[in-house]
Amino acid sequence: MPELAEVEFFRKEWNAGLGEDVTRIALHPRSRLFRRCDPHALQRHLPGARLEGSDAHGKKLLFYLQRESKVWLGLHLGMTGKLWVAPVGYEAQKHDHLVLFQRDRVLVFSDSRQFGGVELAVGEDAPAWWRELPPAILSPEFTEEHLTRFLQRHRRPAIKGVLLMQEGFPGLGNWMADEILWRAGIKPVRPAGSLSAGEREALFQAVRFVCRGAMKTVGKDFRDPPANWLFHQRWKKGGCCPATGRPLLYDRIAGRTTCWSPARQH
DNA sequence: TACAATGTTTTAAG
DNA sequence: CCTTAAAACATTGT
Repeated sequence: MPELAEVEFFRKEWNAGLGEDVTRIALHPRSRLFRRCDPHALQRHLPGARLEGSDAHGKKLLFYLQRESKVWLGLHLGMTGKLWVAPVGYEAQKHDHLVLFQRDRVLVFSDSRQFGGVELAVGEDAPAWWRELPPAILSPEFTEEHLTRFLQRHRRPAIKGVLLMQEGFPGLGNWMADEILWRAGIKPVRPAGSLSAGEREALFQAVRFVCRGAMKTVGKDFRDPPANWLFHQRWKKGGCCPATGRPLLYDRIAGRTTCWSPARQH
């Protein structure tokens, strides 16, 4: 599920617990989610810590807490992860891999496929995994020149696959990449290095347009994007291009199902 | 049954 | 050291 805007939505779900202490936690210690951290360290540092704030960067989430020192909790939602709030009395179910209990609510991280992940750091300074991040798509550092350099560096693979690379386009996922290429009128199999200057300009605009639009809808209250987006056609069999009315095609590109409109994308 | 699912990481090869 | 493609990961739903 989670791409840029879904991640932002889930981040805000846990805002309900801001300013309050974590009284205890529950976790499945042998879960794959903890392959990058020590579950015992979570047990040691989270209980008694106050949830102070959160941030998102692409698909990465950071929750910061305070106890004797700062506690940095990094989450990635993988393919099926979600954050939600349960009422007092809730106990961890099978797919609830990390559960933070507070006096008035329970903060739950569920992930059935376990492709997500948890990281932990304790100390004054932000850990490397949060400090060393590429320019966010909706930040001023994300320029057309930056995009051009990234496409040049990965000029051989299909543009669809390059849009999925998080070092270049943090937060983009399968549906957003298809939406962007559809909007820019670019065929997803084209090698990234084959785009003309005009196509790169269109791509740059489409990347930002789709990210902003997704943030205003999905990211705000999980509402669907506008009705004329490819989003509404891509998952149903026999879907049609919202712009041309012509049939859509489905291909496997860069290991992912890709939906595109041959009448519009060249 | 077999395959696909809004994602990374690892492996192996060039 | 860098880039690229494919397999692996764990579970559910069609």
